[in-house]
Amino acid sequence: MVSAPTLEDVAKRAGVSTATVSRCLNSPDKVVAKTREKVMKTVRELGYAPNFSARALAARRTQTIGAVIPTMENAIFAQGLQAFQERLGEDGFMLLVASSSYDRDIEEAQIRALVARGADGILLIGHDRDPAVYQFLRTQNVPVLIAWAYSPERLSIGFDNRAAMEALASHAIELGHSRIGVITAPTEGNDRARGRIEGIRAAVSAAGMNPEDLAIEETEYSVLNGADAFDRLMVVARPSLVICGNDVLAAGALRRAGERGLSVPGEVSITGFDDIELARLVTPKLTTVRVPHRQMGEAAAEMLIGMTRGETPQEGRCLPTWTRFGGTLAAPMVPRRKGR
Amino acid sequence: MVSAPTLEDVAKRAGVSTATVSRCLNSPDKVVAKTREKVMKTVRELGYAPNFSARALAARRTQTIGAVIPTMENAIFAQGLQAFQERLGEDGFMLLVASSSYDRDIEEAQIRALVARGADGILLIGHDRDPAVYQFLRTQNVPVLIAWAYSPERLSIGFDNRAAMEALASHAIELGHSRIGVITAPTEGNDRARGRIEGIRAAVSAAGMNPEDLAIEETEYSVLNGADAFDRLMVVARPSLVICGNDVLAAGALRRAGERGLSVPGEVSITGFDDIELARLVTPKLTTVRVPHRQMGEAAAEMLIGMTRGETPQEGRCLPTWTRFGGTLAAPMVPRRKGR
DNA sequence: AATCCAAATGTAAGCGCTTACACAGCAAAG
DNA sequence: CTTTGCTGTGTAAGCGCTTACATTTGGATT
Repeated sequence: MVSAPTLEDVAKRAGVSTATVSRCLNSPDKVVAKTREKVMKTVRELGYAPNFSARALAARRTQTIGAVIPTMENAIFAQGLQAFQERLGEDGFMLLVASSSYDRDIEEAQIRALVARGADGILLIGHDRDPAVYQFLRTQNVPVLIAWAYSPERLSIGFDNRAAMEALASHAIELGHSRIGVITAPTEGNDRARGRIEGIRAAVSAAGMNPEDLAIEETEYSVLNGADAFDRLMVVARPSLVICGNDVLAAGALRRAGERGLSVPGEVSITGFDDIELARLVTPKLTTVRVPHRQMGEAAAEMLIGMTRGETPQEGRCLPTWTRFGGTLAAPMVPRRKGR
Repeated sequence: MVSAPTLEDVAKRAGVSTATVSRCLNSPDKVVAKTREKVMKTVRELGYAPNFSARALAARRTQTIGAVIPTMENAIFAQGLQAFQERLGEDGFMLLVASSSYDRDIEEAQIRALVARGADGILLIGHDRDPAVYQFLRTQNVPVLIAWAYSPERLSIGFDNRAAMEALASHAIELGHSRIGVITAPTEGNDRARGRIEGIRAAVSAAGMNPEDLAIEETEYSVLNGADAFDRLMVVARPSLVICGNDVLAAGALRRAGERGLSVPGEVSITGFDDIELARLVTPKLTTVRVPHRQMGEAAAEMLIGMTRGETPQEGRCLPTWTRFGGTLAAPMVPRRKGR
């Protein structure tokens, strides 16, 4: 195999210096049109493609953005990440993905690996992590953007989990629910999950009820876990409304309710969060919170690209969310009457 | 910001040459224990982390594997890709992901981009693509592995889409179905989708029926498209069985059947393929084909890692699949007096 | 025509690492 | 006490590119 042509090969053949060829490729406006055309022609003839490792070493830029997400298997991340990646591609960046499996130590290791590889920027999910990690990132001087959760305290793009959930919960309470159960993803190290619970608490308090009366079940992300948590909730609290921290847990709860012969929303209302495709496929459709994942992914890519160019870290962005009404939420049955 | 320590810094501080430090890091057995310990201690003290770009340039190895998948949004790829990535990480490789949106030209561009970046190996989905691409990859001498579809003709790991679908279809035919409709993903450039259809045809022929009688609707991957295709199918063919090329299309068909007041599996049976989480969440659960995604992802990673080490491209692997019975498939109703 | 000054191009010094090759040190063999 | 043959280390030449700085070029100005 003949090894790939190098910059020098192009330079020799075109009768210019390597610097000129490099300039043609990187800042064409610094080269006069005639020369540029001659060079580009040679580039084409030779089928020259720059060696990114060499370019990265010399320019101290890898044209690579890293992202550490909990897992690609979670549909919540897939859509946003896809949009993120597409947008990066438009500007010639590639995406290096790593996953943490929701484990802080693994996440930290992955972040370090990404930095070692010279990622020009890093996308992280949520704010909750060891301050030392932020410190490390700062001393390494690598741009970081937090996504999937907005917070005014740190450059981030996402939505207000707390407010979104509060809106949903308030609405449900107005319908008359007072015995409320909650199924949430593990809250430790997950500010998004915590924010959602805070939103519920706020809504409950605002309605003059006691947040301490909420029955809360914490369990890991999976349909089966959602179903089992639903069972436990029905035993300990018999809520008329089960608010779930995400659609997958809600789908599990909904399924288990059906298996137990409980009509939804007749005997028990169930709500989700995220509005993934699944939400519209279960019967009845889930009442959930719609989140602009694609928009977030794209905006995140744009911000990060800007940051790699040294643009001043602009303000973060808090994207709007909406409650999306399916058929799993209704007013609670009135005990003595034949509610409908 | 103090710039990161280099190999030379470590060498000076430890009183050895850069070559020795490099050897400590890359092939510790070539360095005597005493020296090695001294060096590693210094590495720790300085918090030294190698610069991957420089390493890649000098060693002509990036420790990076690239993958081009149609889209991360499709749950079918998410799980396998996650497993792939995890396994790569165990061996110090990172994953560069690109997506093609099911477009051949985009895919080709992404493959070239991955090669330009010096990916040590590349994972591709399915076999269907311009021979020139394979030619290019061969001349570039970069290891390639095809996944999600096994074929004896090219190094690949996956399953036998044709056989799996044939098994499912045969079973359905044995139940008594003879008016069969098919909803498939676009077959052009997608050997997996074509293989599945071939499987159905084979089963139909084997039962003494005419494959030409199959009503086939081709549509892009989405719930809504599945639903609409279902409508068209019911108008043109009124099948008693609708075989769908994947679970998402099946979920759409199932939902539309419900909306049209058609009982499943009473009036019409529906089957899927892939057995994604969704399959167990719709009501009734989907009868579908179970595929070992995680296992495939892991095995793919192992094969590719071996190939980057120059190991001879072993044989590919065809993983087993199983039909998974849900409640959407049953014997057809015995025709009543009147239809409509 | 002589002078000046941008703009265009060339020169060459790295970027941080790997690795072929040279060399030193030392035990066993002669 | 040499020689031989290892093994462990050091030397230094790249890997292919970018870019600061030097040099040339060619108009515009005088």
